[in-house]
Amino acid sequence: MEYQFRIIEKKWQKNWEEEKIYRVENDYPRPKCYVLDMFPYPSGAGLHVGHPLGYIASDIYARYKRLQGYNVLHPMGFDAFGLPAEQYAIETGQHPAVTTEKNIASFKEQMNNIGFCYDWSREVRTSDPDYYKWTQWIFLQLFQSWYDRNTKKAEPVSRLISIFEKEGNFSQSCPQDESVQFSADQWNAFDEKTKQDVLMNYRLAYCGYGDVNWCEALGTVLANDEVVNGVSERGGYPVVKKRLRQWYLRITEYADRLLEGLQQIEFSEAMKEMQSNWIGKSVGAEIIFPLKAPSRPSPVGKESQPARPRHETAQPSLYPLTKEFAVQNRNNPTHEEKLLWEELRHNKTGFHFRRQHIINSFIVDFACLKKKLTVEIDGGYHKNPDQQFYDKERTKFLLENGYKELRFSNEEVRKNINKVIECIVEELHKLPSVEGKENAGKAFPLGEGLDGASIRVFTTRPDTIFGVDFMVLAPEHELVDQITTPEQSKAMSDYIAYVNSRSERERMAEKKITGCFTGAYAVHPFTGKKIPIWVSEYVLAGYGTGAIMAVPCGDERDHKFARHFNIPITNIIGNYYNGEEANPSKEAVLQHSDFLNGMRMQDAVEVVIRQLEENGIGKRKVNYKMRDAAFSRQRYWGEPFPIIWKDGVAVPLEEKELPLKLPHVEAYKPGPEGEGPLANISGWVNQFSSPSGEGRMGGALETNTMPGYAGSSWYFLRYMDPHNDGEFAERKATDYWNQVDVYIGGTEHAVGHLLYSRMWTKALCDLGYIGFDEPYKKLINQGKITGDSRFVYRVSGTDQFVSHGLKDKYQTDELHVDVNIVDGFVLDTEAFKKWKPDFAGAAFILENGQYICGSAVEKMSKSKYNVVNPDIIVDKYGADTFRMYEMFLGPIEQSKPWDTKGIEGVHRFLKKLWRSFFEQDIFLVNDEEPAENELRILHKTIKKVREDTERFSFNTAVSQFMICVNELAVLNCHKRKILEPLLILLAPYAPHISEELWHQLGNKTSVLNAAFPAFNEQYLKENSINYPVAVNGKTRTEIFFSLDAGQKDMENEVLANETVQKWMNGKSARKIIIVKGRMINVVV
RNA sequence: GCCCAGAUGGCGGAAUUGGUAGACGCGCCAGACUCAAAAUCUGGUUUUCGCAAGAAAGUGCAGGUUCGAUUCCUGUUCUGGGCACCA
Repeated sequence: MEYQFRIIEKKWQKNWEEEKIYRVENDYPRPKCYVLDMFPYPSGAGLHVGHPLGYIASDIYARYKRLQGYNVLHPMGFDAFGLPAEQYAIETGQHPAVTTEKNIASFKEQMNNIGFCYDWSREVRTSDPDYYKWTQWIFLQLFQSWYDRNTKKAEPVSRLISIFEKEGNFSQSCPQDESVQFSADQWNAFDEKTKQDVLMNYRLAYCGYGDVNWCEALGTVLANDEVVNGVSERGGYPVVKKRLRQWYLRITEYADRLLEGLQQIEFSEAMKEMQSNWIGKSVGAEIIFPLKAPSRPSPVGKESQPARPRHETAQPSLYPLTKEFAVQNRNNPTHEEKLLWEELRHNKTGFHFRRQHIINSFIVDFACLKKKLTVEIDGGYHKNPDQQFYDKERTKFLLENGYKELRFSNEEVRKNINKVIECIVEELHKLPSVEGKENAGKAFPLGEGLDGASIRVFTTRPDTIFGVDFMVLAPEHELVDQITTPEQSKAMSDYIAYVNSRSERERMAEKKITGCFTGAYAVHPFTGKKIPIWVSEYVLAGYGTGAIMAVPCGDERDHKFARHFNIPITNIIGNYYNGEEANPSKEAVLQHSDFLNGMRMQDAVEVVIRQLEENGIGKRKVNYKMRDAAFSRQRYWGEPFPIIWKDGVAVPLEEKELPLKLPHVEAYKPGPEGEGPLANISGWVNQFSSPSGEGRMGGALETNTMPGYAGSSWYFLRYMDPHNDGEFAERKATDYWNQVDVYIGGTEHAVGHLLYSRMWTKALCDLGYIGFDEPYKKLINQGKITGDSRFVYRVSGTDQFVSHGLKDKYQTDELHVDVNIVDGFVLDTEAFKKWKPDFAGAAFILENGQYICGSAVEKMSKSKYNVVNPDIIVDKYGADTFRMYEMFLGPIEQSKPWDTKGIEGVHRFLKKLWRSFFEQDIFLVNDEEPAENELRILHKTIKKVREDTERFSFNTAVSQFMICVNELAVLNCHKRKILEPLLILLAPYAPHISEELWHQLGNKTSVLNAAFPAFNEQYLKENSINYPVAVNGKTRTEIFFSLDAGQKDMENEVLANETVQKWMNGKSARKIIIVKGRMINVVV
């Protein structure tokens, strides 16, 4: 009987399906094992031979664990939302739902062809409403939660509200902006909108503003992928940054836990390192550099300087929030405030006063801006400790920024208001007026000419503070507009325009030094030195504070910048700086560094931080490179947000209203302001706006959709209980299946999916929905299989193609040719002529009668004509051969090129295995007792295959199978007691042939349910070892020694050996190294 | 630019903890079977020198540590992945 793999494989695939052999039950008493592949995106191109690499590996592992007696969950599903389907829809008009469905069907067919043991009854698709109902539900949990920094976990927002009601936010600093502070009374006085705005700053899923790549010509937002060199990939149209309302996940709150969690999970060191680098925790200091007022006032309202309200003293980012507080305070003055205001208003004192005025993020009771005087009335609630803290912070800020603060008690105001006024007027006369503006009272701290503004920088090297030679702001920094002098404004606007045309990636990768001087200066906080302020693209707005203090002698980029723009460099590290390049050493002893002189840099860090804090000009600070995750896309094909916007407040849908289904659309054009296509479907957007939609009347649905990683962040949980319509997964099921034991996928997900998924798991755990806070216990990274492309060389301007070896004699164009019509390197010239109509008339210049192609290893892709379809391989050699060959190619985590030719070897191995059972039609297997050497071969194989499978070294396991079958063939062994266990070993790798032969042996149950054979050490015992003997490290001979030979005896025998003596060349041995069981080395 | 990984025969790779470099397979060469081919089987195959026995060199490159380095350290080159809207 021949090895008829086609018949065998089809037969068993059908049988397994009918027997539902892959059906997995939530079988609580049995030990479990959860083996998962990273979610595939069902692309239209179908699977190529590179895709199944990881799937085969996980399949083998899952089957292996099953043989070991585990209840193995090994599911598969599809990450079915995504950009490509929508892009395809835009191009062809086919609805993404239709193409996605089609793609999934062909993926599944291809997968089934390879014989994976998926339980398809557990399949999930992110685009299925039954699935995304729970994605939306989890989103709402994140929306309804905040991160308590004290308990270090997510908590429901309802608890936050009760904290605010009792004690304000002093124990729960605002993650969005730490300067936002309010007392319980203030909170309770807020109107609903204000409260919601405040809460938004705490929510784990929140709405903010962010830049997108906006392409006016295409009228759409582009992915980074679609932007090349600042223009759109399609059409080459200009792309600019556009600020849009966006959802975010507050993953930064989890930064520390994401770092700590890395210690408990088995990811490769490289992977952990990538994640911690991405999180980028650094400890240093935040330092305030005050701005120096320019010598001349700048004109107002010039085109280059968008006019800002001149009276603005508030920090703009906080203004909307603080304004609400201020207005409420104004509307509800205390009795004493009222009294005093009557005396101060309408310039009664001769000075202009404002009440409940905002300065930075603080509200003062009364302020005379021209004199920088503020007046506080100490109200009753100021006894509240939180309010006292707020007052203290305010006083500190005002003092640092040149204000004079007067404080009066309520009693003083009530008893003798005239004395209070006298006191104020007296102080006003003493204070200098703020000069320079036509109305100084209206021209205050923001913008040039305005003292009091400052630049905050974060630095990990506060010890280099005296080496600061300039400051650099990110082009997006809010101060850039305001501080740029009129002389520089043209240059600056040109520079900003240039930067706007560039992607963040380009900016980071740029070697060329670019920048623009603002014309403004900062003041060194210790020396008072004037420091020029520059703007450059190498400083990114999102990192730290978007501003840096540049220390050229210690930082290479700063150094290059200083050199390029001829900025004088201060050397604070003596000989450590050679004048040619920066030295980032921490070892140097500081010079020209004031109070740090003579100190080692690493010791100086602490000293500086303490000094900064003492002087109130800086503080110790932990900074993270990681930013909050942008969680919305202006696209159609994704999960809709279960959010209604009503009067600027985000109102969540109720659980019973989920899923909020994606409407059917015919067109995919973006909304008028760049919103997602959903914005155009007013019927959908306003579906909750009907008169019956009480309370939310007039509200409109969010029109963004969720990004690709929404559905993939939690899918591993859904597999545990995929049909549950009452919850995302039953707690009993998630407790049982628990963490994914082995997760297999590519490193390209290192910092995206894997981090988001870890965060979601932590949040769900914090909120009590699941019992573990790391999703993946062990991660295996699979490499890629690259394509091996072939080229032909067309003589330019002709129909002649010249063979690779002769191409240098001609002027040629290199063209990709389909690898399927090339045998090795030899082109099938007839097939080539038929391949494309263009080549029908091709003529060939051959070498040695053949056309030899050129080659290159590149990514496997349709456009390179180097794609090899697994279906063709499976058809030609069978699924078992294909599976084993993919594994045999090399280590799972390495990338390697595909070479179809090599598959013959694996195929021959399976045929050889078959021949151990059959010769022609004769069944050879007998029931003889195996000999010792046969048992040794078997047990060596059991040991090796078990160990290799467990450490995911599948290539060496396949080798061992080959060695085993080769050795058994030499011994002409056809014994059931050897072959039967061997089939069980092989079943995870080549399930079909194993099952067939297993049944040929007379078994009635499936080999998939057999028990993995036990390994018996006894068969491998050796009593002597052939030691390699080296002289001076070079192996010269081999000598047998029994395992229990004594050291002395061995030495004597080695020295007596003829070959050893020859190489010792008459010299005496200085040392004899004997490593038991390994080797012997004689040193002369 | 920054972060991570990799580099071993003609090719894919092995050497699991610092201990005989090249297992296993492809390809190639020779042979057997055959009218022939396919399939199968046997032997050989890192390079250089040598009829051979054997010798020398050799794991991207340059150094270092060690009795001994593919393995550890320093530097360097090239290739691949990631860099926040491809998934």
